[in-house]
Amino acid sequence: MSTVTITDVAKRVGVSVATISRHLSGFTVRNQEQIREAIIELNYRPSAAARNLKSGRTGIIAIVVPDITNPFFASIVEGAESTVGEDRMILLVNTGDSREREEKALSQLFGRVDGVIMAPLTEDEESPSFFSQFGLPIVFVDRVTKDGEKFSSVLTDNAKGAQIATDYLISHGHRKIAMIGGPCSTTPGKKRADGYRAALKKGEITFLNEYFIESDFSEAGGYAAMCQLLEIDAPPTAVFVANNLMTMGALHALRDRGVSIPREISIIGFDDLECAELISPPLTVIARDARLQGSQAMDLMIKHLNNGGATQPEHSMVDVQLVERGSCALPRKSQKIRSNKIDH
Amino acid sequence: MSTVTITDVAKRVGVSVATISRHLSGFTVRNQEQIREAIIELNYRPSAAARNLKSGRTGIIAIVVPDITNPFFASIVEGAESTVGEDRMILLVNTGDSREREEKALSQLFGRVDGVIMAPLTEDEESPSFFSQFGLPIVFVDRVTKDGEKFSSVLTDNAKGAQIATDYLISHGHRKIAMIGGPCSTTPGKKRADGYRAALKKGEITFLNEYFIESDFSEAGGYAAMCQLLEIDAPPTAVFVANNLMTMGALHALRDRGVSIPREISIIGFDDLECAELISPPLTVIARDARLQGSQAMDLMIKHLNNGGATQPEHSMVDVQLVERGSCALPRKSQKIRSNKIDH
DNA sequence: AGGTTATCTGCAATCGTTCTCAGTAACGAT
DNA sequence: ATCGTTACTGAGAACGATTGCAGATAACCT
Repeated sequence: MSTVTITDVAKRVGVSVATISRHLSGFTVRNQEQIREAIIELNYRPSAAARNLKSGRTGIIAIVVPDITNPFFASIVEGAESTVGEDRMILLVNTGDSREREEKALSQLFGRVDGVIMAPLTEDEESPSFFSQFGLPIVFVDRVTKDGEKFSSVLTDNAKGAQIATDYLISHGHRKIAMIGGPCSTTPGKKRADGYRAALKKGEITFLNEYFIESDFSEAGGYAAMCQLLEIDAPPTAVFVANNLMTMGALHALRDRGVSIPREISIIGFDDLECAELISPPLTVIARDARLQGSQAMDLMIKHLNNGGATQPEHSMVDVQLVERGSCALPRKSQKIRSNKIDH
Repeated sequence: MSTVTITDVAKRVGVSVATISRHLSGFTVRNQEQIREAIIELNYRPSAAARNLKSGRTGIIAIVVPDITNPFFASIVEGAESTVGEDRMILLVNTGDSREREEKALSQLFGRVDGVIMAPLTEDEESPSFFSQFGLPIVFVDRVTKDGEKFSSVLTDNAKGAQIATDYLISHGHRKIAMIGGPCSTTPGKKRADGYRAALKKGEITFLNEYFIESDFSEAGGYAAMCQLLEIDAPPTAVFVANNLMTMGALHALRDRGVSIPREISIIGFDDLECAELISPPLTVIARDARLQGSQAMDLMIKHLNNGGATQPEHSMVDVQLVERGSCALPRKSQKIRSNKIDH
């Protein structure tokens, strides 16, 4: 309860509050030493609230993510945290994949934070009006909203990643290549589907509706999608799964059904997993540096903030990379084709 | 820049600011409808800073964890997030296993948050003085400091979990049971070591120094520890690894050395892994509900806050559970013993 | 010595709320 | 008609810091 204010310190030293304030902001004042001592003795801490009110700045940057238990977003947060610096802190909002929560949280953010780093749930809608309306700085990370180009962003080259993944399967001789995708209302969902389609086209493989399942980036969704693919009459020989959680789900499904990887089906995932090397077979994936994305987003935000918000939107793109392990092989069917060159 | 204040609203409607303020806090006032309209038209949002200054409350609860990329802590955060309610938010601090960062962050927290939920880095020291000094409410989760009983806490029955794990190995016939532990300066590190020792004693197995490695809860640490164990003249036939990250490291080490699980060595981990079922063999672990721990911690905090801080410290204990999968088997040596009953 | 800087000082206004206090109007009871 | 009660009102003082302003002091130059 001992709420020591700047006035108490001033009284103790015998100077005005202004002097204490100036000392605190780095000016040289007369009784430096005594002030320092008094602050320590009284255990004085400046009131953040009062400072905020006066300065209009809070020293807090919000990070809004759909799901903090997703290692990818956890790494983004960690990267941002590592770059935030000493005089600012991070406010975390976990929207739990709920538009409603996202909206509500966002509206609470105004006045509490200096800026928002955000992976929006959907790009279908315009950016929440308060961003433009109140001039609350925002940096999009991993995903953007429809009018996203108006704000800074740090994205992955999703289309390229998906294309590399699909090309990789094609180069192994696969023709029946399915994709378990994310919601096409999100940036990564859409772009990865685009990349998959582009690769198919380049490989002169026709896109089949039943080989493309739009799921929801969740483990349960990946499980269900894989089950669905296995029930098709002519099941795919290879599957590109568009994120880590769905990949886990798909692997669980295959395991439960006793389908052998990569003998019966090849799998390539998007986003590396901590345990990708440990599972059997080790999982081949498209990887990218999530930590870097978070860090870059924070850099952009800080730059913007330190510039007094006068900067132009900047768009940064993080590269993707194929990590070959053991979950892709030649298709079973095409092996058959080689052994008896009769059937189609 | 349109910084609309309560005064603007008051002017617009033609009443005093007090009336607007009262309307905002739920009282019935005269021109309800006009006020509502004015607020929407002007797009007025109350200034959080001013409210904080006046009320002394911020509506923000801090969560301080060592490493957000550790799925266990991510789940704790998620659990807390899910319970925080609509009128409060979470401020995340990731200390990155650095005492210095922890200390610095903590000192910045005062005045910015109403309370702190925290997994401290070490229990060697007293709780940071400002907790008691300023009366900033705190709830410890997973770990406590030396004087932790003075504050509410949500812990796991670490000793019991470790004992179950070790018992389990003993019941499989293992006698050469090693442990890769966490820092004994932390609650979980110490308690799990205690449980291991207790189980050994009960099984009448003498504790060997070379079978107990005090590591650091990191993947790299687990890797190194496992390597060290493998180089012992009489290497253990089973290892209890005291957390998820170290387990990953240990598994990587075994994989790199080509040691087969569970044929050559049995492994049991503490804390479940999302991919525990997918790795080969599926990993047997001691599991607990991290989300629940976070949720309970938040409950305790909110209860405390809503009570005006008048509550007694409460201590809650979350149960552990053995999840049998496939990483433990009979020891190799003892199989040999059975086949030729000669040696030792 | 007198004038000019340079440096530091305290006063007081300010940020946007909340909250106490005194006051007013309406209404029913006496 | 007076009183008490209820239900609301506005003025103005906080909350704890920052900052423009004018004044004070010391240092320096001619």
